[in-house]
Amino acid sequence: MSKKNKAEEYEQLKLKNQICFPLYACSKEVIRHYKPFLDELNLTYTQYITMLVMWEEEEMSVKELGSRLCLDSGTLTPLLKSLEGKGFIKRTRSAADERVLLLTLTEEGASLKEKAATVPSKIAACTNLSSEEAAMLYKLLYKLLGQLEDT
Amino acid sequence: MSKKNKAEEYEQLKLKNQICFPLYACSKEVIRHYKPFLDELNLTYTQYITMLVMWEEEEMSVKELGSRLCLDSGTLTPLLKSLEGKGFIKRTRSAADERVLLLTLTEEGASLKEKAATVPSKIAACTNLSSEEAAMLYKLLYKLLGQLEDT
DNA sequence: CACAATTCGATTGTATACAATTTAATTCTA
DNA sequence: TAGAATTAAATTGTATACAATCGAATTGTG
Repeated sequence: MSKKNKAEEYEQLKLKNQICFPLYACSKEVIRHYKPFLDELNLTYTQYITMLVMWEEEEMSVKELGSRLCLDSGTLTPLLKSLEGKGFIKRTRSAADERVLLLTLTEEGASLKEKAATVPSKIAACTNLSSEEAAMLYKLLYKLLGQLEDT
Repeated sequence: MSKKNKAEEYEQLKLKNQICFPLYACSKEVIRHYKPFLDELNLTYTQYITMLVMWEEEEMSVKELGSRLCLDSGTLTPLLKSLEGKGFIKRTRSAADERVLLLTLTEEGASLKEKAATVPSKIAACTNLSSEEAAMLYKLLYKLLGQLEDT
């Protein structure tokens, strides 16, 4: 490889020139901003996104949940046991297929939705993107995500 | 609050309507795509971004590194010991200030840069964003990141 | 039907992340 | 300058992530 191409390769290798880093750092920083609001709900971030899905569905298997959240049973099993311990969800084996673990909300878990409903606007207030920029970011992330998930 | 506003709040509470989720999922999916290439370098993702910074700087303190990567000593201390164990970096206390731990590359660590230089183009080949879209995504992420870090 | 293959969730092991605390070194200030 | 305040990294404890494997249940196939 030529000296010029090698220099270009090294330029691309800089932290600031790789798209992975702002994604990684932004994700962590956004999650950090959720923390004070989620503390009030007695939820961690991963527990929060789990509850977001539970609030949308009557009943869910661990597999379906994992597919929605891009998480496997190694992460979900202890997390779901913790949410059960907090009294927010129930875990029951499916009668039709004993391999499947079905997740449902408890009354307490369902009622937590009302408190959680104020979180998105509090987060939106922390960000400096216009609604157009946020929409563009959202669109680009989902485009990238759709392709990454397939491969 | 009116019924209409409550319904709007619940709509915003859906997983797909919160910007945090595609950020979180994209970050994880991108890192997953790095893995086969990083395995060849005997680096994890966090070790890789640490080496990216090391390849840019002669010498660095843990504090400076943490500031670049948005990571604290709780994460970095074991990670840096691991990189030292692999023979990629040296850890030495500063003579001028014994509190400071200075990081430098070993010869092996420095030479790893050449192998690593091929990674960015391999990753770029996995994504479906045009260069304009990638540039826009990059710009939006850094705008958001800049503001989140300040607060 | 028998049994191989697949599926689902749990478990194990390794590596982050990060809050909170600790320890040692340095700097500030009365 | 002695003690207080601050700083840097290490340590501790909790909670993810995820690869690899396991065990039980179900499905597919000859």
